[in-house]
Amino acid sequence: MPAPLILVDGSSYLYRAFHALPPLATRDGRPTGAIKGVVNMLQKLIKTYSPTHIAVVFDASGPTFRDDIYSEYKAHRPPMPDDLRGQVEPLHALIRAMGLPMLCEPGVEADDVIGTLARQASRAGVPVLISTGDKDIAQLVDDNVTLVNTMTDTVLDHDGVVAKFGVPPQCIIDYLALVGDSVDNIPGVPGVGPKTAAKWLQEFGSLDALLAKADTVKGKAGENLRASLDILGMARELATIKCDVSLPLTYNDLHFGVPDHEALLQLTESLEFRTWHYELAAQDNSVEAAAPAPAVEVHYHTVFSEDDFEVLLQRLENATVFCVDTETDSLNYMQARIVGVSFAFAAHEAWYIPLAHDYLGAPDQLDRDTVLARLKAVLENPAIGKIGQHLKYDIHVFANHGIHLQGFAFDTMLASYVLDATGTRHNMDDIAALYLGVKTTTFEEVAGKGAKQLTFNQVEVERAAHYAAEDADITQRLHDFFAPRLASEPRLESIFRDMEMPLAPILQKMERAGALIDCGMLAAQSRDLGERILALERQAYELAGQEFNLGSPKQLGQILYEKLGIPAPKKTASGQYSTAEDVLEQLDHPLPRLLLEHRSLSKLKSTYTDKLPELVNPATRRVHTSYHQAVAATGRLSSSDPNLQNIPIRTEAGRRIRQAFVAAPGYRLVAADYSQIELRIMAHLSGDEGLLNAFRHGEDVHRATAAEVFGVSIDEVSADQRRNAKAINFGLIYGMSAFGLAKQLGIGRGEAQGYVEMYFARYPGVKRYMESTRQQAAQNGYVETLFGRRLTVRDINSKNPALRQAAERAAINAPMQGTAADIIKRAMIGVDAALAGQADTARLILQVHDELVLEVREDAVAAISELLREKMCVAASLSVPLLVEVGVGSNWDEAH
DNA sequence: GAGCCCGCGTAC
DNA sequence: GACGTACGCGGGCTCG
Repeated sequence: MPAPLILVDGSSYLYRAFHALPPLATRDGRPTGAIKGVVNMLQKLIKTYSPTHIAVVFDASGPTFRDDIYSEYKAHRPPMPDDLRGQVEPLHALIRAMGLPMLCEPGVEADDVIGTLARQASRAGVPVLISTGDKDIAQLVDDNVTLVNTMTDTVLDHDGVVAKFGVPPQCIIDYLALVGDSVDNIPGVPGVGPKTAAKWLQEFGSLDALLAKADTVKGKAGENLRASLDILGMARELATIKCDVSLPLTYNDLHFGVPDHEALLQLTESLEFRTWHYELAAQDNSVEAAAPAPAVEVHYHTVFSEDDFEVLLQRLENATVFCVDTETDSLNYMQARIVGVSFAFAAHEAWYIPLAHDYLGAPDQLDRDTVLARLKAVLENPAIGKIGQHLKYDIHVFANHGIHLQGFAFDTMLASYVLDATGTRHNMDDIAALYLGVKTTTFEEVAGKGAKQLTFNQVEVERAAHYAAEDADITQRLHDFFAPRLASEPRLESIFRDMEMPLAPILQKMERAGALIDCGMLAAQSRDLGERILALERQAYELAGQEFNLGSPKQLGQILYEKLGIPAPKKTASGQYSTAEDVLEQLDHPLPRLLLEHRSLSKLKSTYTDKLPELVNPATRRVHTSYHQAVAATGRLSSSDPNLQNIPIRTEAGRRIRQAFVAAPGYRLVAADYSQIELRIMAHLSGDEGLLNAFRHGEDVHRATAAEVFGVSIDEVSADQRRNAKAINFGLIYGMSAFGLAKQLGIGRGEAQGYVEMYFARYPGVKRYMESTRQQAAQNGYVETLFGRRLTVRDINSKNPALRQAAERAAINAPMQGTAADIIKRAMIGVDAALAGQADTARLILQVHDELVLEVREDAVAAISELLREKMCVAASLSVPLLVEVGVGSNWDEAH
């Protein structure tokens, strides 16, 4: 059962707390008792239900639509006491600071807002818990909606309502109309109280049925009923909660937000809620944080002397864990040299050892090699834990100085990513601002930007020291913030501890190993491509009757659709003529053909054959990509500088680029990829029998799908049918619509719709799975991978259909893509462990989402291929086998 | 000239 | 609007 949406009637509790609780005030006499009461109640609710979605609703001041219906509505209610009025604003501020969405809609009452939100959520299948002390709300109770009175700890579901009122929820409006409400000044039928109202409704079923037979009702009560006919309609209208209020927020906006730590500290101090204040202060180990941020006292030390260094070293040696950060002269991890090192042991204190600031007039510093030699033992001691932000980079940097960092304890970047991959970027400045409310000194602020940007060795030691020490300090504080949050989420903790943390040093080794490139081969290809491109340009100018830039979509659009007068099939999102591949393919003219050829060749030349050699490290003759572990929304890795995860493979010209990825002499490349891993995951997650069987029997899954969808036997499936089925299978993984499928296959929308329907009829488990995924995303705001990685899905309940549908597609894709990412990460950890100490025999070189590439000494190829297959196969045990295809070659193309 | 967005295209 | 996740190119615009 998903966590329910919690709707709180703040006004109801505010009044009750005000009247029920002893008055409480600050030393200077501001009353705070009602605030305290409401907040205690909210905290209790949150603790009990751990909601992901919640809203606190208040009555707005001023008249409501009920005053229009009945001028005497609530006429006898006294104005809000001044002692209560003064508590409203601080309470609102506190609720906002707690991260709770709040609503206060003029013209309606809190009940109406609650009713509207409850119906919205209930319709979406989300359970709703309404926390109120107001009995009128009982009319909203249904299978999905329950009431709770948090003050008295009583829960009212359907049966509870019957037990309490003697009538079911759907009769509550009639019940209220009959009984009336003296507080709201609603009349009701004189002499009719709860007992009579319930008895009548039990007997007749509804107020309408009762009135139809009003004549038969005996006694004084019957007389009064007949005399009240005219007011009953109005009373019923007044008692009816309006469930279609137009609201600025919908269910999707009601995420339990991130508390504003600073604001909470300030408010709790001002309201003199001492216990809570100290708890907050202790949470980030910073009682001082209660003061405005700049006043936080920090102690940053710069280490210039041997003596100071010895003291620090001693402390490092005696520590079980510490924070470390390096400052360097380059972002290129293969070239970066250390400029200084910083350390921290606890929040708010840190040390910086400047080692290589070399601008004119720089102060004397300790000798870099001497200091690093003294630090080597402690840095390489696996028993002493290292905390860092993006430690993979620091591992590289230390490696450049012959130090092999060990004791990889906690990477704050990875913690941030695992806890919420998409809520923020995971660089230190951003996560410190978001989670600590701390504005850090940026690199730009100390080094400048643009052409004038200094490298860190040119930055004045004093500025550098503060910046660098702060990095270690903030990393420490981020650790203190993230560690307990991970500890309270065991599945996320496991993703962090058992998957992301162990993977980082493996990626570091892969990056450092690099991929050997045959630059001569690429240069020859560049020349060849250049000639072909030039020839195509000449032909294009001839056809167009003028010279123009073939690479400019803008100029291209003008030539095609204006000068040549070809009718434009469509425009892009920004109103330009589209010259995208699928558009050009439709055009009936010789020029577009040339353009497509030109584009494909230019792409290869500019992105690959020209660029790859520029990124080859001359010392190693290899490209050393960067794998990014905290970027993709689904848990995949990404790669840049160069991106080695989109090297061409489909076309012949593209494959030639892969031929330039070669093995060292005496070595071979071994490439192993998972066959159909995402479809297998879909089979596993959906439990669809048809799909499971296709994989269990080792069938060609696209062929099997074609047989089902087109109603032929496996042997009769034509090439075309298989191609279509393949498009359907891939489309499903991406949450594709019939429209998209039609476009992909170049068929009519109706025909595509037919395929989709037939698919779902044949594979009903898949359909169920997709629906339940969509629903899960809508309810929780996230979906999960098989291993418990949490993938948040934004906009899933957006009112904007385009946004919402895009979010639904992402939600459907995420568990499959994410589970595949988890599986290959587990495989990499298994492979790495199996290859421990054999770096000269075999090393991981590349990961391309479902493929691992290793460079393997020739004599070990057979053994390593088997080891690789085995480790990849056992990385997950699904209800279908994982199939791994292994290839060997002297280059990457051959290894496929 | 730097920085950014757009359109497009490559991979899985 | 219509197929998910990435990175990166060249063109072309804005800004200083």
